[in-house]
Amino acid sequence: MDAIAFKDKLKRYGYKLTTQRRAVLDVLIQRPGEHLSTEEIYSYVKESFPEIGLATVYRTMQLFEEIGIVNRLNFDDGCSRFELYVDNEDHHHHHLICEKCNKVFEVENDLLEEIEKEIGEKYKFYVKNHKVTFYGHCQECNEH
Amino acid sequence: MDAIAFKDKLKRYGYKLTTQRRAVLDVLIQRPGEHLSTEEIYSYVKESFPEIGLATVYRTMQLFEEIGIVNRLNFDDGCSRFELYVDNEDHHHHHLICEKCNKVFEVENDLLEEIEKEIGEKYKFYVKNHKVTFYGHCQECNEH
DNA sequence: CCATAGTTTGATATTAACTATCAATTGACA
DNA sequence: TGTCAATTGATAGTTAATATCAAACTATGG
Ligand SMILES: [Zn+2]
Ligand SMILES: [Zn+2]
Ligand SMILES: [Zn+2]
Ligand SMILES: [Zn+2]
Repeated sequence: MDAIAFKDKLKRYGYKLTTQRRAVLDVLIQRPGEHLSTEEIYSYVKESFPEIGLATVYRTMQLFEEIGIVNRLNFDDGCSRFELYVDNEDHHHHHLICEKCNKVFEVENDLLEEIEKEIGEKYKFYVKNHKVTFYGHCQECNEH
Repeated sequence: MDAIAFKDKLKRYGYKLTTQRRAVLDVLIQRPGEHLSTEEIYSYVKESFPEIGLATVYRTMQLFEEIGIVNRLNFDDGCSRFELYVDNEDHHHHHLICEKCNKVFEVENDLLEEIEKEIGEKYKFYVKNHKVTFYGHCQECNEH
């Protein structure tokens, strides 16, 4: 996401482009696949923008979620984590959590269209999004 | 789950049967499909067992999760919710959350075997469980 | 049934993620 | 550049959940 697209998206929702919001987005762009918590994002942003306040990062993540820039993830570790929402993915990817080493893996394949179609027909529920997490054991933990 | 099966399960994991644990289980059995929070369970248990402490209910839910009596659910409303784990379900059911009225619906059909098989082959990740939530609009909210 | 030892409980203090408040600052637009 | 509403940073407040610890209870074996 470049500066112009970012400003446009904010404007479309009635929000302003600020240095702080840009700095938070930059951290997310520079660290793909890390599933960062708000506190982690805060500490990374501080490297390039030491004046930023923690409350601003919390507010920014809420705003980014609202306007569809990030997905809020819940890995049951007591805090929200975030990843950039990628437009050209049909749906965002799934997560595999290893119950032994707690590593998080990503699954690109979606395959839920079938199920969502059935839910629409059977329950008359229009599915807009989904969150899918698989729990189990990763290759490394199975071998050792 | 009857008293004997309950006591056996606790014993198998090295835990004791207490009046408090039995009282918490009874609330869950008497209120299927309600996705209760810990505080809600606490207030229901107090009706039949006023001396119980909130900390005990938190500890009991943790223990019930550990020994597979309940599923811990996360509906992004700031607290964990719980439902009885039903043994003879192949996997527990899925949840549909309406983003307009916030009602939670249940989907019995699973259909994830295919995906889990693929994950096992492609990522060498052995799937033991999954959590699936669909977000969208329910029938009532679509019509009005 | 009773004594014992280890577990569990209830009350309460503490933690930690997150939100609310508010004066000062900043960004968008004319 | 001036105006004004939006945003920020510092900090206080909130709340779900955990830690602590003395008292009470449960399982077990005699
Ligand atoms: Zn692992
Ligand atoms: Zn991810
Ligand atoms: Zn609805
Ligand atoms: Zn359910």
